[in-house]
Amino acid sequence: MGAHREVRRRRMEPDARRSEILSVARRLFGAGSYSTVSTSDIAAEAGVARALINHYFGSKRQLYLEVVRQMVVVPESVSQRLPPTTAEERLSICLDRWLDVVERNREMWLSAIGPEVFGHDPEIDQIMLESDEIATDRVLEAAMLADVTEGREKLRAMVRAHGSMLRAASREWLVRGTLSRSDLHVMLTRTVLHLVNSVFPAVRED
Amino acid sequence: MGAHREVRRRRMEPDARRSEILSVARRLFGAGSYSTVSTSDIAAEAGVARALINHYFGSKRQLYLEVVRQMVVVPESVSQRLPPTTAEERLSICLDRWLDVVERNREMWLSAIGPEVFGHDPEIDQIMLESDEIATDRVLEAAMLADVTEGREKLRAMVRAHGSMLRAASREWLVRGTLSRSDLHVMLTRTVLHLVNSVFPAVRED
DNA sequence: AATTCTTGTTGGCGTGATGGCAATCGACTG
DNA sequence: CAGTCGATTGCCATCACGCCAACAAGAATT
Repeated sequence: MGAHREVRRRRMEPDARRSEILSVARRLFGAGSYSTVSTSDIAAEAGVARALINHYFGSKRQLYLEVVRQMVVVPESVSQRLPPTTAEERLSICLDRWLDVVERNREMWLSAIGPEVFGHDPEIDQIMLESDEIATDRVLEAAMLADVTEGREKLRAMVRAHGSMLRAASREWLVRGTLSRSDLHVMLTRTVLHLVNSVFPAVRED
Repeated sequence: MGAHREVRRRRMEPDARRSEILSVARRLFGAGSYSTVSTSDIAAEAGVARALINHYFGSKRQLYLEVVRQMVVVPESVSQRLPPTTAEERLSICLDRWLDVVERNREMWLSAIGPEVFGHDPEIDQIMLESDEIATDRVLEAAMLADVTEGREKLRAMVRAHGSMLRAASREWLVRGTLSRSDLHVMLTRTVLHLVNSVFPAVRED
């Protein structure tokens, strides 16, 4: 029956092949979950032999980690060239840019930042940790609090926690539609300001 | 080469056996991740044949979902018998009880609420959704806002988002030690109050 | 153009994990 | 003590994964 396209074996540049496989993996892992997506699926979709995936990525897990790493990255453009005005305004701009990014890459971002599921995985933990640190740096820079020293770790911890709320609120916006984009903007700007201006001083003296 | 304990096959009440397997699964899934823990591991640890797991839970996935469901549930004791004082005080009490629960079940809770990993899984999504709704009900009840009608969905959405911050902050406390328990109490009480008293009114009129 | 060379690519094998099924054996009944 | 119910198990078919040697596409060399 169907047309099997006996496409001849074609040789590609390693980088090209690698990113093609990565692209397919991103899509499939985004749609299904780790265990429901098999390397055979990815190989078939990419039009290559299953073994080639092992050749390029070692194991299924490593491919998975590569995909997660790619998806979790926070664009640096978000906190670049901020005007030297108030922290409030800078944060507002920062947040706007970020919402732009999310809105543009809706599908990809949604599958990257899924619900909080459980499953201890040291390597995933590591990736998320690094990503969180970068995001925290961006926020503190925007808030002009990049060089507080007293209670620095508490401040960073609170900003990281706020990052979780940001992700959850974004899901509310994109998936459920319960909050509008401007709702998010208001809510997140005000909460982060409240956090650094009001809560942080109250907690700092410990 | 040690003592193999050739314990004879022992017949148990279905419920007892079921919960025993569930208990072992909870522990192992808490330590490892879904794919690193095999049903053989669970069966061996539970002193039972691997096939019995299929008999009780159908598939590995269903067992996993059962475990997740159990771990994510918010105890109802948290919002029971609250004194009829201010919203602030009621929320404070509520939060204290919650932190008690988390502190007591530290390990279990930590493995249940892992980092936010990606991977669309409709069934996990469903479980988390239900769990979030319950938690939101508890908070709104404590805040004496259970029967607001205008902008109800926005309010709920914001409280759900705040729940994510709560989980993240709890991780900061338990895992990294960057925040103390009293820090959490201050931070979370103030942020949720700020959210419902200040942000919500600003957003409600849309 | 023909040959060699490099290395991207594949088929196939071994191992281990999963789920289903029918046979077994433990405990209770009369 | 025989009979029955169903909890429990051994076994098998299937499939996913990682590894290895062999194959061949395209460049380099003669």
